[in-house]
Amino acid sequence: MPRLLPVVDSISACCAGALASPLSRNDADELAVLLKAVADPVRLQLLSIIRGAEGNEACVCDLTDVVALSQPTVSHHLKVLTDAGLLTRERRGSWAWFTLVPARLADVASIFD
Amino acid sequence: MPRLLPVVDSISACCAGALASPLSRNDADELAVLLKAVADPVRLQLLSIIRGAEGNEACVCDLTDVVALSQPTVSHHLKVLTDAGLLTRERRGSWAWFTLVPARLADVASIFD
DNA sequence: GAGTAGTATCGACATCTGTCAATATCAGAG
DNA sequence: CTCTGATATTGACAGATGTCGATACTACTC
Repeated sequence: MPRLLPVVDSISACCAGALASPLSRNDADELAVLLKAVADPVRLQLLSIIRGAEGNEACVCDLTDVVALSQPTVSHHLKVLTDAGLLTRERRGSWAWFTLVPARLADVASIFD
Repeated sequence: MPRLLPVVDSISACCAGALASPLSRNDADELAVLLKAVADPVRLQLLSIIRGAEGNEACVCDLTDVVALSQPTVSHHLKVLTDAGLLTRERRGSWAWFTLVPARLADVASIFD
């Protein structure tokens, strides 16, 4: 089976001043994917917690308690944020640590500048 | 029946640097309402079109054609954006004109700064 | 007044989304 | 290898959301 090439930066052909000129439906769809990732109260809480933590990182075990939701639900939200490029995931022993990607957060802000 | 007082600015006890410290669920809910308003491809298109138009305003009749959706659907999206404070509505004769509220758009960006 | 054009609301429907319990996967300890 | 704790995935379900057709409302014209 062929390996897939890394396409990490394909996420970011976007964002800055996106609203300055009329958007095509396709471009709007892409932007909406990123915005939907942050347009959820639980995910906003998770982002704010991670941002306020040491090294902009936190593990699932800490997060579950704070938002008072089941572990699978928290895991789901973290996956959405990671898929959107807002977090990166790293395993350290049994724990999964999630780190903020500040540049990606800045991408969101730049849409509306 | 008593008149209601204008409460236009009650919308904006929010936003700037909201993610800097851990959000309560209530605060996160409020932010999510605003973000959900912009996290839709059609509404992003509408915002971009209005922003690119003369005087930051457009009427429904113009918008319906561009996004290729039914008039009730466009009207619905405009209502969502207006309820979120991103647009203001004004009737001129039979037409309804919607004007961008740049400060409210800046509010969205400021969440992620 | 009646007619007409633009817009808003309503009701219905299919799809998407957040949530959980159950289960599977992963990694370290013994 | 087995056990145990942490995380991810699956399946199911209720509620939210986007869309449309039908209809109601609004304002101008005649």
